Amino acid sequence: MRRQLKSIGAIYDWTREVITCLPEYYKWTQWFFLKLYEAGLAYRGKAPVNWCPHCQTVLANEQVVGEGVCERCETPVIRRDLEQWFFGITRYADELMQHDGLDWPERIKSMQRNWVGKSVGAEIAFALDHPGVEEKEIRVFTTRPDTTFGVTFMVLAPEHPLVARLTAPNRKAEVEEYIARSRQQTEIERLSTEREKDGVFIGAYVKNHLNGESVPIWIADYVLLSYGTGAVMGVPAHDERDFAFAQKYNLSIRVVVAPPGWQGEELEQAYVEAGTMVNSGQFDGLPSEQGAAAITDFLEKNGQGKSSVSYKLRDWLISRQRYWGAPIPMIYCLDCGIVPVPEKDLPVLLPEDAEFKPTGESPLKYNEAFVNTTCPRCGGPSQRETDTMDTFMCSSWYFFRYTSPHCDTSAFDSEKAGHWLPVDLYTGGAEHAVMHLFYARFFTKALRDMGLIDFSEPFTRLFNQGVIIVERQKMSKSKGNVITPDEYVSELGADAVRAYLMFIGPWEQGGEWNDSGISGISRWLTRIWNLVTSGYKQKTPGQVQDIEQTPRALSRVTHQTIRKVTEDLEKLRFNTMIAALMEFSNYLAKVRENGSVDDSDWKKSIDTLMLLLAPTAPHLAEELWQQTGHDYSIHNQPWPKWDPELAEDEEITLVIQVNGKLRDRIIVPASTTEVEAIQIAAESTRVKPYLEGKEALRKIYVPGKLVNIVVR
RNA sequence: GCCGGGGUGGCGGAAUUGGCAGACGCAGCGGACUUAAAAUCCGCCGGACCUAGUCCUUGUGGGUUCGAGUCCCACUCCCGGCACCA
Repeated sequence: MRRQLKSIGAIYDWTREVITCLPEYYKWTQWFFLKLYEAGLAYRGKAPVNWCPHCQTVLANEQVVGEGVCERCETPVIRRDLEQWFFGITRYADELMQHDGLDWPERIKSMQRNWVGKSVGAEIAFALDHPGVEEKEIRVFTTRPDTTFGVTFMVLAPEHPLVARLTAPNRKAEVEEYIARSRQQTEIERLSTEREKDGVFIGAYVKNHLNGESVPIWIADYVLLSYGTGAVMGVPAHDERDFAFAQKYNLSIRVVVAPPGWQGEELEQAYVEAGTMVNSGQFDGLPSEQGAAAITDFLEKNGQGKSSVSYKLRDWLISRQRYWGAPIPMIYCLDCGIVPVPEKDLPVLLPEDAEFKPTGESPLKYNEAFVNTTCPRCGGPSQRETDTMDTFMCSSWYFFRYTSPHCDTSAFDSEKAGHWLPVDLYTGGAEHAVMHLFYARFFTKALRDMGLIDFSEPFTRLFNQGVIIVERQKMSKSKGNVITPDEYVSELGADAVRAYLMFIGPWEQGGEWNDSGISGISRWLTRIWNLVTSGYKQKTPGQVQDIEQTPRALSRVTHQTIRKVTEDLEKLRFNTMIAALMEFSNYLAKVRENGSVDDSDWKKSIDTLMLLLAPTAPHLAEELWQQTGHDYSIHNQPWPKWDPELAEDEEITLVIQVNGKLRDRIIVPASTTEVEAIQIAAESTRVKPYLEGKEALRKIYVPGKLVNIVVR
């Protein structure tokens, strides 16, 4: 990896390299864990978690991709109830949806907003009166409180804690069987929208406060315990899932929001749009948007509900049953409970003699020297946490470490971090949208709230580079490169490879690797070599053929090229930047053939060409720089500046249209006025035939561009 | 289904605010050099026709405008993400 980066001429400050798996780095990763713990942002909790049977470890939600498979090995994940360490990323849900002041691609912002998944609605209580059950209500979350009069059933998640206690004796067998069945299913099966919704009536009821109706309670696995309250109100008339469920089990479907023109007929499908409220008591006649607020207010006054917000985002599960990753610096003491490792005892080192067994538990668990320790609080015998941290934890703060990579008294030097950060321009793949990029934002906000930094966002500008496709496979670090740049570097040189990758298409789009494409770039670099090294000879004025190559024209083209290349470079539009350099070198070749300028003008333009070429073809540019008698190094020279006056066109091509159709092009001085331009247009021999016998209604003039004569 | 991004020659792709569609390169064709080939250099290169020119052409259909690849409406196809989130 390092060798490849160097071979292609990438410039990094290797003195700042950090290696996240070394103790000098992960000591501070562990330190951050302790800080997050102190701040109440790291906690241990039991939850249904994602388990990868192949990697034998738990995964964060963000690391379950596609159809519910492991991000690393693509094995379908299953659910397990385990006690694990979590970070309270949900506390920053609202802030993570905001990207104010960030220059980020729309699609990444949208993926992050989507991942947070904010829904505004209400929590509504349904009265519960069940012998032997303490709870007097079940709360549901809904985005449509306006449809509360349309509730004809309630559905609990199968794992809902009340299910066992509420189930009627005669329903027990069926309910238990259903729960067992849904537990066995993989995430894919359970989440498939294709699947028919099924469920079981548990033989208990709640009461709808609004209309006093008794509502049967069902369980169904399309209701998720982890979202909202784990219970939903069934409104079949106005929700597609509830509609399907009601049809299957013959539950009644009551319209409470009338579609336009509704005459009381039965619905063929759920009506999910807004409408006028009906069958809703005192709320009848209200538009449903207003009805939602009115019902929420009404319930709130009676203590039977409140407005509420739900998120799809879950807390970040960071425990891993893996050897790699920093050990979680926590100790379990029989007397004191969970005790953090004191800062002075960091790092908690990974043992070097761990054994790897496919047990589904951390390899550290079987390493007695690691596990057994003494409690920092009471000194009694105790055991270490044996899980390690998600490696995304290491990458969530490495850019802070870059600002002071060898600091051994703190994770980073706050003053230096304040000076260098936030990162001006961050490039990376879009696949990090809801993983690394998301976690790094969370981490930055948490550090801010701890008072360690005074900014909120790690990366001001984000740019996603595209993927290079070779023989229908992507070139990628984690997937194993199908072809490596190495062979091309040794055959055609690093500069040709770099320039080709830039030229292949827009940087964010990637592109398909094509061998004849790179040979074209290689030919161009050869032409540049010849152009610069093969000398220049001015011809006597009489021999000069072409007026396009005057000294004035040369300086204009040179300065226009500086402008174009500089602007494209800032916008990371390398493909058009190289096109501009090609046009420039093509033009210089013509000047050279004509010999129409003097040596010093020629030399100035050639110097500019080399300087503009330096970021693209650093090796070639350096060599040519030396060959033309300059001092080492071209890469330490100031970037050329363009002079707006010299870049100014003296002549423009005036486009002449009649009724919007192109009829002529005339080269005129840039100083041509509107009156002159219109006159020139009208007198053009190509234009005249189109004006004859016609009445000119309008004459449109666009300065420096065109004249359009509208005739009838 | 929802969100985001796209559809331009044989191919990759250019085209500030609405103002010359196809920059630049690849492939192809013709020519020069050569005994020949490679390399290099020069020219042509969206389509049609009655080829000095005219007409058509930016996924499809409509609209706005003097003028639309660009703006608006509807549709369609492709890519990426999310997806029983109540």
